[in-house]
Amino acid sequence: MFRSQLTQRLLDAFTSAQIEIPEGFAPSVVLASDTRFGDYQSNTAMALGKHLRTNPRALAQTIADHLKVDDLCEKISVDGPGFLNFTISKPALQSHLCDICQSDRFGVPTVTEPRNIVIDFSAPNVAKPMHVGHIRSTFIGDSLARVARFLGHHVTTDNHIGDWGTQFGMILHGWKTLLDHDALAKDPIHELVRVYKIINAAAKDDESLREVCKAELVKLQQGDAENHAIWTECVRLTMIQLDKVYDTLGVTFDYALGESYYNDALGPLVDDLLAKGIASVSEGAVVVFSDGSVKPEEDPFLTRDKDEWKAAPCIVRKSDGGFLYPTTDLATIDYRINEWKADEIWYVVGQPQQLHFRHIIAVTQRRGIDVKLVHVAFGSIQGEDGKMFKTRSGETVGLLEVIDEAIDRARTAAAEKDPSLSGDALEEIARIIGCGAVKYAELSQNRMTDYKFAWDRMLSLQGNTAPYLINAYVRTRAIFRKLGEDFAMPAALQITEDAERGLAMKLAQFAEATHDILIDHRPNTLATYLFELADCYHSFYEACHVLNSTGITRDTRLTLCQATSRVLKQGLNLLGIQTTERM
RNA sequence: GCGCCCGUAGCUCAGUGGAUAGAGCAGCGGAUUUCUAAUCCGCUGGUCGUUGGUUCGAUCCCAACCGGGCGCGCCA
Repeated sequence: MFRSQLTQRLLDAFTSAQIEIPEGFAPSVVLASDTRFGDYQSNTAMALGKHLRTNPRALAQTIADHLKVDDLCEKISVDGPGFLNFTISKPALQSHLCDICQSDRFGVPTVTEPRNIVIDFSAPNVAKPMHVGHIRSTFIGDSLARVARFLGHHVTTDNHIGDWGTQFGMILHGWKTLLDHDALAKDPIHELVRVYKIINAAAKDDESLREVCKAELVKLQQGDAENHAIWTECVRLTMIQLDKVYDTLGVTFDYALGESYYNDALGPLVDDLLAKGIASVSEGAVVVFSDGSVKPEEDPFLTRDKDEWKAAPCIVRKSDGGFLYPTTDLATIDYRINEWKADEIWYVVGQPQQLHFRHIIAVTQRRGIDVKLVHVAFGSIQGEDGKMFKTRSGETVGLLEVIDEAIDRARTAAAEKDPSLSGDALEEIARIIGCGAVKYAELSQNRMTDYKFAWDRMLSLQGNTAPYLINAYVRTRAIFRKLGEDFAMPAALQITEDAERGLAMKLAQFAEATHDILIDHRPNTLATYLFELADCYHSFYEACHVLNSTGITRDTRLTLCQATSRVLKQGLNLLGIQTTERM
């Protein structure tokens, strides 16, 4: 990839010019902010000039004099206060274009140090429907897994299902008193949710009902045969429906080890925390307090109240002996390290749980465990009014409803545009475009942005959307259908038109776009790239006729189409979005 | 009260210590006998919440304030 190649040449130039690089200073090359100046630029001279107290412009010139980039650039220049600008040569672009068409890596290098990465995402609850809140975790997690794998990391995906919460007290009681078995057979989750909601609402101001539910929960936890059988059935029924949802979405997991999987590990874990002095007993509960090892304002176990610091402990065992969310998460870390040799664990979980993960990360550190834990947080889902999208009373927008609606709209649109489509072919197109539209609506946003739920925006088939990108792909395929023969890499290429060059340049940046995703765990950077690529392709498509051209021009344009086709398909695939040959 | 996240065009959102802050949608005006019109080109539209500070340079970093969202000992 040009960016890292140029960065390396920059380093070589420093050596050759005998420029001392200060500790912790890394020269960088970035895409040109204004393409009039070139394709890539380096602001290093200005930053370094500050460090070394020298004139940045003169420093830039010195670097430029020592740069050896003839094989990559047709021009380098020093501009303004010390910008170093690079213009990639056409032979270098043409050569990279061949790479994209011929290599199964699309010209994208793998990482130099592959890691064992566990990605924890989606995490729906048993007996509760997946709602829009699960969209981000599921899509972001799936995309990050695809990207990390493509870049050469060893990835294990694990769906940490909520199969052991306190909600089971209510579900068990509801099952025994309110369950409609016919309804359960028809739509299990719907029926389970129905009874859960009724009990939950009733328990709100009914102390004795809460006690009944709690008793059911305790029986379950103590291994009562009847309650355990009901619980097992709830989990089984839920998993069947979840599998259907994931199948439709094209999301897969290597494992789906729910919270219950770690039940036996929780007691010993708490004992260990106590034995090591990390946790202590407080008011009957086992909690982790601050150990004073970091500044109070950075300590997740402290919170300020007026002028004094108050404890914000992490509770790992309740005073009644029950375990909590943090306990399970800690036990899960042990398992992932022991069984999967995890170097890193990424949690794709909403921003509101930030404090929880700060606790988990701090406790893990204090246990002396060497693992990189990353909370890949995302903003909340809000209604059109900007308020939290709550699931309690009123209509919940389920994940399935969103997907079904999207598929319906896509089907209608596709049938209208191409009346010859029907049956399975139409269904397949509708599913790909409908799911793709919903996924892309999520993944094209910065994950930290609070998301305002809006059907129209999500399902719009125009603008910066999956259908637009898929359409660009379809156009590339249409050309090859019309060509009537398989694409064969021509012997020579010659880029001449601006639109050709612009497209080739954008194609070459696929490598950078993919690698950049993992810097901040943000798929939206790839979405932006793909949109720009589709844009370049459409401009090229308008400006440069492919099949009517001849000779080397035609060869070059066909190669551009082939490369675009491959990159769009692969790029969308990394977002979890499929492509279709027609639409 | 304390903490975290956010505040950018009418709406929905990108973006970065650097060169003139960008898209999509909406609005307006053009193109097109198609390699499929889910397309392209152009125009209109901004005090980057406010005020200070650091810097050669701040929308970006720091501080305070305003506004919105979320969280804060036995739910997950």
